Amino acid sequence: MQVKNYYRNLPHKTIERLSQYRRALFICLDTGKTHIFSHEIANIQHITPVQVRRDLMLIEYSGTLRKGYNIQELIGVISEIIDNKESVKAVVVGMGDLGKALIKYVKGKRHKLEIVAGFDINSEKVGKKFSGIKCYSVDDLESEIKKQNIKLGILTVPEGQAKEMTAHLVNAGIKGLLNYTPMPVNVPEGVHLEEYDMITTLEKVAFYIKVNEEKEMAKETTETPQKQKGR
Amino acid sequence: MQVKNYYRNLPHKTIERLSQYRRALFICLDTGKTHIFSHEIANIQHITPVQVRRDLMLIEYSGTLRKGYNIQELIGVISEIIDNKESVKAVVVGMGDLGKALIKYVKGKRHKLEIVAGFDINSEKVGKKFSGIKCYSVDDLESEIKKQNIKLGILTVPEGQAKEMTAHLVNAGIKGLLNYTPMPVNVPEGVHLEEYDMITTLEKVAFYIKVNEEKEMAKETTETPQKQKGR
DNA sequence: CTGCTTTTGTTATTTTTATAACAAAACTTG
DNA sequence: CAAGTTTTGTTATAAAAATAACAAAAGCAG
Repeated sequence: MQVKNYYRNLPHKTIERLSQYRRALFICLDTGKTHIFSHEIANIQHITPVQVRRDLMLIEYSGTLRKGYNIQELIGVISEIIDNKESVKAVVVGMGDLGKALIKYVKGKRHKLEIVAGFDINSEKVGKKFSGIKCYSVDDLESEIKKQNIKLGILTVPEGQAKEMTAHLVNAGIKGLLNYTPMPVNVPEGVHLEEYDMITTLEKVAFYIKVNEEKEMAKETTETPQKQKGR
Repeated sequence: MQVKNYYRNLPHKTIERLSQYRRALFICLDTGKTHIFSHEIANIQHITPVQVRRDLMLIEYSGTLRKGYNIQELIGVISEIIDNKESVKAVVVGMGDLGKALIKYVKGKRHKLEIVAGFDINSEKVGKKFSGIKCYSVDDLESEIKKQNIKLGILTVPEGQAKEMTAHLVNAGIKGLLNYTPMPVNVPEGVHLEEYDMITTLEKVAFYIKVNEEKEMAKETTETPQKQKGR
């Protein structure tokens, strides 16, 4: 047993949480802590301690009974699992506000993941650098990706251009695509696609605001039961 | 039975998909279509037709057997469920690239959700307008939120300021918070929090690029079995 | 050193989510 | 008008994910 690459079968949700745990651990490390308990990680991430322990069980990392988990060690174990061996090169397609924001976000963070180029259709942006990342013309998209062996594309163009740019990225042999536009796109098998539309999350928050308010109102009605409830 | 606000009990995932369906429907409507089949919606969203029909069953919307679903009607039904009665007012805290990107995203989209103000610590930004949205000083955060009855906060500040700004938003009585910073924050009960860290998604894509590549390599090894495999 | 507390690691159970299966309706084709 | 096709709506089943339950270890209090 104990296959070398067992992590392939980790639950998708666990993969997401491992990334989040790692970031929480980096934050704790900066405060000078060396060890951390499952309930501390859980509190940071708004989940239960059991969830944390279960995830760590899955990646076969053990803490000590009285001190908890060694932060530095755990960061190492998580990194071993979720990071790529060779740093993955990524490009941002669409150097608008969102593209620029993402470049700043990723820059200087400690993962095996680097944004190596940006692309834009606007000739005023082409040739300029944004946070140290050079912006190319979208005409050079396919050639640059092939030349630099870029694996990951981040799509931050206006939604009208999403499908066309996706086609270029796929043609160039991209292996993963992160779509931030509100336009769903299609990729062939073998390319990992994550759609992340900001509007959905925003609408979700608005929905639960509504639900919470209604529940609150219902509770007040129950506390002062003047009228018969329909049940 | 048939409680008026049955939608409170819809699965969380269904809520997310309804928002996505609606956006897909708007896109189709623009192309002049009037009706749509479950498998068409499914293809756009990369899910199964059954999933779509099940969601629509839950919201008790029926299509016709030969024409599918009436797009305009379905948009109406979904909107009735996920939209708030009165338009929800939102603010963006942190007018950096991400904050500006979000304002542009939301602007002009047809939901009952409007960004009414931005806030920043930088005095050069204060007083200016971004995509028509005025930027205030963070000193006025609490007073403006109370004055305008703002329910939703969008956090796009640098991570170092995330906790402090969250405290201000909560103090001011915000009901929902969307956190785009990489720093997890805490809110009291009754406030709906969505953490959305872009780095997690990015790392997830990178992880599955790795996994896919390894699977691809394993497949090739199997197809040309020159060496004995362990197991 | 005995009992109490805390925390881990793991198995068992429940809940949530997705998929499969299929009857019924409504149209098409021959 | 009978047989075949397509698509919906719904129930049944399976898969994934989260939670609960609890033994064991390791320290602490007396």
